[in-house]
Amino acid sequence: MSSAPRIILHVDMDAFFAAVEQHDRPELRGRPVIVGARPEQRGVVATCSYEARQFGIRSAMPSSTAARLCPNAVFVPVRGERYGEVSGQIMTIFREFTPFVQPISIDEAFLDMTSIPGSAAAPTKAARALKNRIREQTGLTASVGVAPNKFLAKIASDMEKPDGLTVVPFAPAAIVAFLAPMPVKRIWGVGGQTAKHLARHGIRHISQIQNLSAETLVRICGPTFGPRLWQLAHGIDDRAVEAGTREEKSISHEETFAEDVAGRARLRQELLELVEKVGRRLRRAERQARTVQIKLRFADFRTITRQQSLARATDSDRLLVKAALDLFAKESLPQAIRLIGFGVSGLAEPGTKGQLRQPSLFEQEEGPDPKQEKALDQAVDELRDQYGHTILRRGKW
DNA sequence: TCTGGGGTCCTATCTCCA
DNA sequence: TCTGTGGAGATAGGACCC
Repeated sequence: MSSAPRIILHVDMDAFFAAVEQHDRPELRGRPVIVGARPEQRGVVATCSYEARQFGIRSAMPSSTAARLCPNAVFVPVRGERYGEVSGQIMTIFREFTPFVQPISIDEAFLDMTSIPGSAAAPTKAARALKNRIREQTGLTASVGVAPNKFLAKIASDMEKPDGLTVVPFAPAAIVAFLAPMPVKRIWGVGGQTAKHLARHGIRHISQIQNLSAETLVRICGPTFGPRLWQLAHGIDDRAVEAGTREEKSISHEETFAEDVAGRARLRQELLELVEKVGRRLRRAERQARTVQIKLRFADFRTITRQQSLARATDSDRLLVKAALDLFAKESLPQAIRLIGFGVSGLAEPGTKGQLRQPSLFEQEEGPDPKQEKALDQAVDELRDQYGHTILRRGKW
């Protein structure tokens, strides 16, 4: 028995952050716009307009290099909240077309149109209607890929950017031919390191993977990724579009200093501020965390992480700070620090069972009444919501 | 020369425990 | 009591994504 092919759309907004900036500030339209750190800061390009790309500027490029390539570029800071707002509008539009929407990131999503009347007969028409709706309601352009699965749809959306619409052939033989000439890096999950690893085996194009057995790929890429790679190279991807919003699995903040920092006192203070930011996000999300992690990047770029599981999940700043400082105190600092970070994972809703570990004798809880503590954290959050993070600095933990 | 920030997932290793 | 084994969980690091 053969079932009808699925109709999957991958929608990817074009130069999203930069496009939002150009939409909100008409004076930026037609100009090279770089969203990210200013060139005099230690930072990189988050994204840039297509006008800037003509100068060779790309995401993740150091801002200083970008400024050198295009001295007339306009640098604007990342406005995450604004992009989140527009992202919400776009996701709403997607759900007007199908209930089966899987957001992948702030500016892209998979849509399963298989069961939507008319889509199977005319998927291009549906995709065009979607693009038009996005443009009418947000003033932004999107590139869309149409294919029988997620992997192919994602490849397709990237093929004719910006404002593209690419339909992948649906016949299996045509799919294999469609993928064959592409470099291996087009496969989702193959980044720089894996591409280098494959190149050491003489594999540079997808056609070469197609000619290998799954067993050979297991030998080259391991038992998990090997078979997956074989399937993707043949255009096989059975993953369903998982509708719904994505649940956060971790929350973190990190900061790269303008100049490397050597003093422990200053680093502790920076760490405290990061912990408070994370704690505030935890409470806002009504979640508690079981695992805390600190991250240190030394002047030579060597990076370490240290983590610790707590006796029970918490959203209390006091307990998060204590755990973070404990981890930090155990580390020797042989050189100055370039970046410091703090994060939590093992997130659960307050009161959820299964998030407990048997506390050892040395982990017995002590400290203020939890209710009072919670009230204090909430009061601090409210003040900061109203007046900004710097309105308060806690004196002692 | 310079390499962000916020995430997810995978692998290897170690420890604990039955 | 000692030893081996395998699973689960914790931990650290790395690759990858946007």
